[in-house]
Amino acid sequence: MNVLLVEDEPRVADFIDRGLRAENHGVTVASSGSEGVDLAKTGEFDVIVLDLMLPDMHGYEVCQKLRQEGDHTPILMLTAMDALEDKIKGLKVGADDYLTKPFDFDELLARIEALVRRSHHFAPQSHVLQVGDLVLDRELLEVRRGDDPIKLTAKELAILELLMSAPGRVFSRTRILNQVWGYSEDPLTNVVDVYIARLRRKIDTPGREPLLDTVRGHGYRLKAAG
Amino acid sequence: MNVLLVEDEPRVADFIDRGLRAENHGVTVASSGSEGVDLAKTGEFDVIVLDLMLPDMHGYEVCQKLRQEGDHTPILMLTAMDALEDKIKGLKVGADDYLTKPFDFDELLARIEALVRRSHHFAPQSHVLQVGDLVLDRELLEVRRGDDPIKLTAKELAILELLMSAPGRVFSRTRILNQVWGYSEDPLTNVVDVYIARLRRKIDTPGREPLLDTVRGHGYRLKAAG
DNA sequence: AATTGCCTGTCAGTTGCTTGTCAGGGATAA
DNA sequence: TTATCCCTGACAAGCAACTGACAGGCAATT
Repeated sequence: MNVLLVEDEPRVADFIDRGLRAENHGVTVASSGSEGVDLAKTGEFDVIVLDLMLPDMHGYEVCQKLRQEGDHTPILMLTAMDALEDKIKGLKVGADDYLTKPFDFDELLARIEALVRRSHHFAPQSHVLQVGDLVLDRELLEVRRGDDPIKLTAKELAILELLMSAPGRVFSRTRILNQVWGYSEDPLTNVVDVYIARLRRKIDTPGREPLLDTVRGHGYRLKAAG
Repeated sequence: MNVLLVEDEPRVADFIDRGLRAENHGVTVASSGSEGVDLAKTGEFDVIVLDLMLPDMHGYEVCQKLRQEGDHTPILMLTAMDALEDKIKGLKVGADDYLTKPFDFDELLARIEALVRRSHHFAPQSHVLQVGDLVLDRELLEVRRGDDPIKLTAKELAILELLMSAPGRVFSRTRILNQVWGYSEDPLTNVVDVYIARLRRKIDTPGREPLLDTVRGHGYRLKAAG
């Protein structure tokens, strides 16, 4: 995931930057409002984390400007104050969520991911996912590779659904544990590895082109088309 | 079932989203009225859950717009106030039901399902259902597999009718209890299992291709054609 | 009233699958 | 080489589903 962080305080920026990178997210930092607006225009971000107190302009303005220009990238506001009016005003000018400093990094992460997940829902979501000749029908709870039906257990299906939701993207073990098992911290287990192996045995049967890819040191992904 | 959720408050949206997905419903979220109208036009939703307080326009307008355009998808309104006038006005502009915040998720689910069930009754419905060589005549209350007539009890028939109403779709025990027994919550019984077994004994007699399928962890379904 | 037959729902024993842990061996990067 | 990181076969515990047996209830019949 690609995050634009608009924050002028180096300490805070650095803290968030590191944390997000550790989760395999791409981060770009802008240290002023105008820089933030310019970068946002490139349209390559999945989410914008926006501090309200900026040197050149107020966060509200950044927010407003982007929305006026038709940019619907989800925005998470960071406010140092916890005055209700700020939050309300922020939401009015087009922010999607807010977080009050000081905040817990895990909460920031959770909100960011929730925002992105939600924004992806905007695209009316087909109940059929497809990667190469691998097809997952969420409604019928059915998986096929080419014409061959594949029987998966509940956990296997959940993992595959997660991977297929963003083909080509790398999912860390932590992330998978998070989404499929609901664990918020790493319980020092290798279940994910085990389940990936089981999925491989069912999906990447010998003779087929392997789809389930290991990215050493980072996690797993499904090969994107091509 | 496919639900369009028009709700701008992220927390509420997320709450409902998760809950419905847990019930295997497809959910698409719109966070503004205009977005909701656009998505509704795709016509792929069974029901619309509509918050009244939206950033760009009032829920009434959304409702009115859709009805004027001839869209009859059932609409469930969510209102933060419990003023009677709001409800009345909502129903006047074409909503089918309302629910006052804060609400119980189970109640929301029940209403949604009730709405959909009702709207499906309007769709002209054949009195003969067929899956493979299995035929159910609702008028004559007769069931045949190929040329062999099958005698079913009332409950067996009700379950079979439910399953045949959407071949290939998975019905959870809870859903079956709901539709056939009218239970609104799980009374910790295994009647459904028992009746499925009885149905199997009558329908999937040895030598025939089994039609009644168990999806472990989810429920039961009739094999779709093919 | 009593009898009979069927429908219905509960229960408990069994079976088979799913799940998560672990340890040993392979693969890969430095 | 060495240190990680990853893969995978084996296994035990726990569950979910299946099914035969049974008891109560209802309705038709005697």
